[in-house]
Amino acid sequence: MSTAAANQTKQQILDVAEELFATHGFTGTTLRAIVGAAGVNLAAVHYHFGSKEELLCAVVKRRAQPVVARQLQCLAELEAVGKPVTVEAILTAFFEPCLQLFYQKASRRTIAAQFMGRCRVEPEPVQTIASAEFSESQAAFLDILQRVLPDQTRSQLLWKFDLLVAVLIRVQTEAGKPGALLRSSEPDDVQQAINQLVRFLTPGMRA
Amino acid sequence: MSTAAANQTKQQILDVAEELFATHGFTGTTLRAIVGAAGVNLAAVHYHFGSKEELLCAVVKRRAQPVVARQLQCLAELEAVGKPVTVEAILTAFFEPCLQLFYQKASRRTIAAQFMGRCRVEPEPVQTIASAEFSESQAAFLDILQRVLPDQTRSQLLWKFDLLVAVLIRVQTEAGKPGALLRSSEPDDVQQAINQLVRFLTPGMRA
DNA sequence: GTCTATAATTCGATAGAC
DNA sequence: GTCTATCGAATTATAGAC
Repeated sequence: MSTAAANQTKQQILDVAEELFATHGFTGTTLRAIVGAAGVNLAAVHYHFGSKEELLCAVVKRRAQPVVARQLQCLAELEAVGKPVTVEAILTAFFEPCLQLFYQKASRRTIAAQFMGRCRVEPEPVQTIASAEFSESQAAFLDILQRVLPDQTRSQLLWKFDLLVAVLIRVQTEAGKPGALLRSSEPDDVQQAINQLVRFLTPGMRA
Repeated sequence: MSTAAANQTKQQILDVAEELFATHGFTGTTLRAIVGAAGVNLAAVHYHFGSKEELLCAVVKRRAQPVVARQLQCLAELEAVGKPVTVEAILTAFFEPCLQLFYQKASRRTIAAQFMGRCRVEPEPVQTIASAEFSESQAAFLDILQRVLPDQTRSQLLWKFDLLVAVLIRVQTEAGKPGALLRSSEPDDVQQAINQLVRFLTPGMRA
């Protein structure tokens, strides 16, 4: 069937795969570990997704696409209001969708953050699959940064934006761990972490 | 024998393992790929190192120990001169040994940087093995930061230092790639990259 | 110390019954 | 769609000759 039970199997696989990929990486996670924890059959993975790599693609897209959509929406709203755009507002538009993860159940937000961070530090082929999902967002942020900071060269903005990505990745992968900046996924805690990140990074972006 | 030929075999294994671990990660690298590229026998790895994980330990220690030693030496020199210690000087003492990698042949510096960055974003058991090597350095930098920035709380300095680590990791793993901050391993280029990092991060550390 | 050969598992993927 | 059974290849590690 293409309904209830099948969708539940698919969802179970996606959820468990996300958690194990986040914890052990792509090559460190076996399909047998996934189906064992998900309580489904090994053959179900190949039936629903085709291969281990295509399963990874599905997990990546499920998380990345809503995040990128919200980033672009935030940028659009920023330009719509007419007031001059600040560096703080750009940085907030960059971090907030990645750390708030609105569409997730609260219990999965930390795992989702850890997975998205891990995606971007994994060796090939994960790196390329994830980068493709974020290329549109990256181009949009570089564009608006160039407009707000016209005195800086393109290559300067390139490596500065890359350091924003570096910080984001670290906050995501360390999320939930003791001593981390992002200890819980409660909206208030997330908002406070974002404020601290923006205050930490804004002066350097302007310098 | 315990001399020339054996040491060359050991060295070859360490060099190739470092490069493949850096590129494909720990679980993504097979001993067969290492011995194939190194031109040595599979059994030689187990003879010289005991296991795949112990080989990893050897590669990590070989790179980390001189770096940490030089970081601690830089900090000691900083305190010895008597003049008040600046945030800029602390950050330079943190980045410079990690990016300069003096003791390496120029041709290996980029690979060494990529490996050290990868160590700190890999899943277990790599993460723990690498963290242990840097714990002494981390404690020393947190101490001096606390003394120079006495108005900031311990937990504030903890996550701020963690963001320095985040930036370092990114610069290391992206080293040599087009558009990266650290494109070559020439001492002058490295020094310029360090200066830019310090200027980018110092205001946020003080804020 | 270096080698061949192989043990003992484990992996991703598939065929075919139901 | 879900299952069992299995293929073929790859993995780390070791035993033992030289």
